[in-house]
Formats: sequence, structure tokens, C-alpha cells
Amino acid sequence: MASRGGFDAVQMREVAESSQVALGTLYRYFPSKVHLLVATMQSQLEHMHGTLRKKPPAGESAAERVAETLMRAFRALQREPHLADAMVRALTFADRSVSPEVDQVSRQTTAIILDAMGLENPGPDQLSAVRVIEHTWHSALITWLSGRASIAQVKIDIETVCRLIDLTDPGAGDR
Amino acid sequence: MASRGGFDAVQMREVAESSQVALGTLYRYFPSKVHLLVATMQSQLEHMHGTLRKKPPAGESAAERVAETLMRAFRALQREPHLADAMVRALTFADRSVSPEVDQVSRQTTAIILDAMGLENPGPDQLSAVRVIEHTWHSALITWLSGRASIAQVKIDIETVCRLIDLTDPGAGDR
DNA sequence: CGGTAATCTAGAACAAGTTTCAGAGTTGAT
DNA sequence: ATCAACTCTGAAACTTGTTCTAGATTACCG
Repeated sequence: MASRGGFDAVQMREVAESSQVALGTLYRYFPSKVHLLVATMQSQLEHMHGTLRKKPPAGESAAERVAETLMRAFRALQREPHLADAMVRALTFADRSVSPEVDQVSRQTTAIILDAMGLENPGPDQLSAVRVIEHTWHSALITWLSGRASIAQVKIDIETVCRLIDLTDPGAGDR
Repeated sequence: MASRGGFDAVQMREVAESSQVALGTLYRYFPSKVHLLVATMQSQLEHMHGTLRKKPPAGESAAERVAETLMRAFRALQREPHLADAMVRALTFADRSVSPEVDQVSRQTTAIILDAMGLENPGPDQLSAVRVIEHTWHSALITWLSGRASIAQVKIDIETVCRLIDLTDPGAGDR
């Protein structure tokens, strides 16, 4: 349903019906629509993390590899823009009651980026850079989804923010 | 109302009532709740821009001045966290129908940052950096508002992303 | 003034997320 | 096999954003 029409097209009554489950049962497992969509994002992220593990990015520097990874994820999202809309809108609209789930998504994203960087134990500076990259990633997606930025612009923003990595890890080119 | 309880506490019926206006009239001027709150953000941003003009940031480098500016804005938001919640959630939840208004907010934010940088005509690299800073700013606010990041962490993220400016403007220290 | 278009009002109606509840069905331990 | 605890169902109710309508008010123009 999300793939068809994005956030708005996911209607809890319809979800319950196509799941062959009563509405109350759906709410038992997903306390709100946002919970449901954030859970969807978790599962998609896991899938993507698996895919990425099998085909790691091939860039020279950490910055290049992270940018390549995010662009690969971005292209995957472009194939299902409505689904992307549903998941990202849910993520940013989530209030405190969804914090644990959103945090889980964030940790998963962090793991993907750290994988791309090839870092075992990142320092505080590296972690800050990763957080900023995640911020940019989410917000750039939103501007793209709401039609205020082009695909090219998202690419530029990702590449720009990834330069932060070189700032915190001068020896990146040595590996 | 936003100051009291954030996004959820702003109820269109109540807004209409306290404005001494019929519900239909409210919807005539603000086609949706999100439009209303984004308009609120516009007006707050204008006010902040005026305040900042009177007391420009005093840092040495452009990066420092931008970070100082954003931290000042952040402290202002901390005084009304619920209002901040309402405005930021509206901004990121806005769909295409609100694009013009959201774009206006974005332009205003860009102007504030460029002011702090003290740049007359920024190059493409500078503009990319500014966009990334805005991304980080919005997303960091969200993580703070939903209780997933501390004030200190937001500060670090802002300072981290502002280092990007030095990357695109090596002569910053000369001024 | 008189008329016409625009605006406003009160209130109902509609849509979708969420809550609630009584009863039916399942499960697990003893 | 039985009982208690848990779970599921179907349906209604509730909430709040949004739309609609019929009439009242206002503003403008010749």
C-alpha cells in the first residue's frame, strides 16, 4: 500500500483487512501507524544492509565509499518513491512514543555507514561526522520527496557532507 | 497553543474559536494545519533574522559565526520547546501542497546563514555547504525534540557540520 | 441607493487514526 | 480435562483534520 500511494495511502483499516486480522489486533502489535511504518523501515534497512555486505562499495577513500553506499540506497528508494515517502515521513513525524524504534533505525543506519567507512572503532569525531551525514541523508531525502530538490541536488549534498569524513580521518587514503 | 503542547495541541477548531472566526474562514486562509504552522515558522524566522541583524555573531571565521548563529537560534527554541516541536514537525511533515511555503522558510534560513558567513555572492560549493548545514540543523532539531539527542549533542553536530565551511572557503581566517 | 460578487458564519457531514468492549477462541499448566 | 489467562474478533464510538452547504453580512460599483 505504501508503494502505491505513500504515507496517506496506508490506511490502518485496510492494512488490518488485507492482513486478515482485526483492527484491534493490528494495534496490539503496532501501536500506531507511525510505529507500523517505522517497523517497515527497519526491515527494509536490514535487507539493504545485507545487500550491501555482499557487494561492498569500492571507492578509494572512506568518503567515497560512504557516498557510494548512500547513493546506492538512494537509487533503491527511487525505485519505490512512494514507499520511501511513507517510511521517511513516518520517521521524521515520529514523536517520543516511537523513540526506541526510531533509535533502532538510526543505529542500523550508523552501522551501514561505519561499514562503508571500514572503521572498527571510530573516535568521537568520526561519530559526529557520521551523525551529521545521517542528518543530511534524512533531510535531503525529505526535500527530494516533497519535490523541492532534484536527484542531482541530493547527490551533491551527499557528496558534500561526505567530505567531512576526510576532515576527521586524515589517514583514510592510506588504507 | 503550540507553545503549550506542541503540534498535537494545535487544534483547528480551537484556533478558529480563539481567533473569533469560523472554521471555514480559517481554512480559507490556511488550507491545512501544516500550512498554518509553517506560516508561524515563517513569521518566527523573520523575527529571528531581524534580531540577528541587530546583533551579528562575533566569531573569527565564517564557520564560527554560523555555528554561533545557529546556537543562538537553538537557545531561542529551547525557551519554547513545544512551539519548536509544532513548527519543525509541520515543516518536515509537509507534503507537496505546502512546497512554496516550505521553500520560503528554506530561503529565509539560507539568508540567515549566508548573513552569518558574511558572503556577498557565494559560489556553488558554498551553497552546497549551506544546504548541508540546513539539513543538519533541521534533522538535529528533530532528534532533540523527540528526545533522542541531548542539547550538547546538537551543539556538537552543528559545530561539526560548520567545519564544512572552512573546506569551501580557505581564506576565511584572513578576514 | 440597489445589486452583485465576495466573504463570513454556524453547523453538519465526512475521513481516517485510535480506543473501547463484549464475547468467542486458544493456550498452557496442573 | 479443566480452569485461568491470554488473544482475537467484530463492531461501535470517539477524535480531530477537512470539506460542504445554506444562508447572513459585507464591500464595491454604477
